[in-house]
Amino acid sequence: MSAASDDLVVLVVDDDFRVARLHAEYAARVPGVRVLEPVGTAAAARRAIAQHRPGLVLLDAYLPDESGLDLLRDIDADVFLLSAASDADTVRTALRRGALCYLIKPFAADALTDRIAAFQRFANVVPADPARTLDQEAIERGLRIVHSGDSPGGSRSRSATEQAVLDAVERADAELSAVDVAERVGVSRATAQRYLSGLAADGSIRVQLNYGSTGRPEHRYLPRG
Amino acid sequence: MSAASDDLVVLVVDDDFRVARLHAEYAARVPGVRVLEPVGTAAAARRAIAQHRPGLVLLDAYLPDESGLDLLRDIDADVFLLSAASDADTVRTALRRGALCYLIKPFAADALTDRIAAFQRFANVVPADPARTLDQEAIERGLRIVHSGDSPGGSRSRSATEQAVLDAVERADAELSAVDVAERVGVSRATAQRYLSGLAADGSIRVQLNYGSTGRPEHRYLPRG
DNA sequence: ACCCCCTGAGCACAATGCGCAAAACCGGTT
DNA sequence: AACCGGTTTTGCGCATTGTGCTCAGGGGGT
Repeated sequence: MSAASDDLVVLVVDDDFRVARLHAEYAARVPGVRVLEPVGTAAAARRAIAQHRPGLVLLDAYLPDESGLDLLRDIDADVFLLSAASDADTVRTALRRGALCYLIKPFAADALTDRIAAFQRFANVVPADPARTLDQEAIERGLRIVHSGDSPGGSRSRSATEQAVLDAVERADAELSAVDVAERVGVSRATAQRYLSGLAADGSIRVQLNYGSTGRPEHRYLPRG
Repeated sequence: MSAASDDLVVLVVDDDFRVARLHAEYAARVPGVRVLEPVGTAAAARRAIAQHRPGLVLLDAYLPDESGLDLLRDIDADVFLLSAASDADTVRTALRRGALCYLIKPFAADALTDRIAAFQRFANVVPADPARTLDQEAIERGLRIVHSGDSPGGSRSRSATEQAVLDAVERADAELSAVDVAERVGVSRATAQRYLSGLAADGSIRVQLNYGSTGRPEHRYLPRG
């Protein structure tokens, strides 16, 4: 794994060049990994993949010229899907189209480095080599390896209620008051407000004050945008 | 799980009609599975998939009119790849194109039935539902379930108590709290909860949070959808 | 005897709803 | 402009309920 010709060649595809650089830098920390210059569009990804034939593509779900999930179907490369999207349908689609791994942005470096290292071990057990014959146990051991690893290193996991409050705000087609959110989630106003103020404080949602009726200004909540 | 509308619809695609029937019969043994009439060509598979929208396709790698691996890329369905081919390159290609499982023919019935049951549990944890939000842990747990639900060649057997807890949830005509389950099974609340949380984690049952009274939200358990 | 697995009891603490006081607003009056 | 009253909303403390964990004990297998 020390000879350059044996390195795992990794390509990062993300239209946000700072994010792309960050992920490229994470990947470069893994021993035996060589990272190509990141690209920001599906078209550039196709060209880079055809030219360099990377062993692994770190693919963003949303690209300016094409859905990353559609590109995923076409490129016939080993892919990790990296996305801020965390709805189950997107995850299912990505997996169905061949993503070996799905990482919710933002994530800590070790979430990605652990996964890449696991992929390297997987590729050792299940190499892309027609001369190698596997039995069922080896295949399943390989799959367990690629999905093994340490606990997810991403951001702090939200509680179910906090996530439900955030979802209610993100899914609304208009700004919501605390009372609105409480009704939608099914919790008390006080609980909704508790979470809303926390989410606003950490920048996950936005607040606007609504004036014009007697009484305190009403806080209205919107997605971060 | 008795309502036909909640069944997992499975399509077998294999040109050897005896093998296809055998695999269809295996699949039909899994509770909650409805098996379509098998088809023997890629063209027929495309038609059947467009018409019936199966939840799972059991796909042979070699079809008379097209490579099963090429069809795999096109059909955008959840697929198990079943093949006599055991070279590592074919395995890698299948996984890269989205096969959730690779079974080397011939295989025993329980190799397939266990995998299908694991898929059902996976689909409970990662449903194809845009309204559901997942965290990284849930995604990875889902992947572990589908790839390594049980050890090869046989089910991990449930203890009597675990089975009794699962039965209590499945038989109830309404969602149950841990206290309810404890009473029905005749174990302590802590024991019931221990098993309930394990069953929920492995996708065998669903949890909903019940709000409205002071104190922590109450976990309510339902059968898998 | 030793080990492993399972169970229940007890406890710490997480998370919720309720009730209330205070903050903040608007409109009217002086 | 300043003040007041009425109203609405926010934010906090507290009591309560539920979850998850630890530990001791029991039973079964080797």
